[in-house]
Amino acid sequence: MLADNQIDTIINNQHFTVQKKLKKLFGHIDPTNPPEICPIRDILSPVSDKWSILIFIYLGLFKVLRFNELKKYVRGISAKILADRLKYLEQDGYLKRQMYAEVPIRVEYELTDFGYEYLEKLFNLIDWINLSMSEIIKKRHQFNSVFNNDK
Amino acid sequence: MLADNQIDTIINNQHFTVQKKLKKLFGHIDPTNPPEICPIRDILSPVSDKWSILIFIYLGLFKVLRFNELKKYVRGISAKILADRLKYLEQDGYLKRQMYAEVPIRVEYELTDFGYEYLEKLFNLIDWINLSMSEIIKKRHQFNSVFNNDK
DNA sequence: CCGGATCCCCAGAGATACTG
DNA sequence: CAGTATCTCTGGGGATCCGG
Repeated sequence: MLADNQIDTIINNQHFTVQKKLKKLFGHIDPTNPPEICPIRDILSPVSDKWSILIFIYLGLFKVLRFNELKKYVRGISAKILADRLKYLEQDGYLKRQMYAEVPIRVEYELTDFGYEYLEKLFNLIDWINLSMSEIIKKRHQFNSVFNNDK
Repeated sequence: MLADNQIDTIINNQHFTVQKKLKKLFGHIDPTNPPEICPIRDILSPVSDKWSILIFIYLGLFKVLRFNELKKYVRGISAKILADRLKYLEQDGYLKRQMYAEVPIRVEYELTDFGYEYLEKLFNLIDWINLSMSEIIKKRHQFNSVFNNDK
């Protein structure tokens, strides 16, 4: 779709340093390798949804949590989705699961070092969202009132 | 659910600086204010899904893109979802939409300064995912082979 | 033709009940 | 207690249509 020299021309015309960093993601653009794994779709996005972020936050805060404690803190999540997310996060190495064969059974979840590393990166987003939130909500209301007046 | 002194005790016991930063998010924990806006669920997560991130990436790279150019680059997205996402991103102030009443009609999308600010934060995740991707995939395969042997 | 909007279907989220 | 099984139903996503 794009020749290397075309890409380089685009990159050279950059107005923002942002664009240089993006070059490594061009693999996604090239339609000749569609079955390839997309870093955003297959690796990042499954752990940046609302439930996963909240799980990271509460595990980061309390260090160790049991299944039902997590279910209580991450308000509104269903047991099925929580189990799914925990299995996924364990699979990709973000957290470890410790089962104690007591009666009643006890299962504890804890972030790995790798999980903490990811949580640190998430803070860049979380901090920024907390700062920008009120401004965003204001814009949202403005946009919607204009939209409704147009009708 | 948690008294202030209990929360402070937890915070004081922190083993990671991560935990201190999380205190500001405790609003989500308190069940006495459920109808409040949750920063993660209502502000961050709608713009950190796979499609939105890819839209940010390609707009950051090309600066200005038309509807069908975006649709081509963000491979696999449907027109409906693209229109939905673009409207949402415009509503919250991440991008601006410019319509030219030509024949055929032309519509261009471009990130705002606010959108670029958010993209900068996203890079912390994107860079890290690109570095960690191969390791994650390896862990994923290990986990699944163990899981299948258990069956 | 371009940029959507509309209609429709099905995967996956979510509620409930149940089990080791 | 920590999940799974089952069912329901929302909303994501494809196909089609339509105004400009």
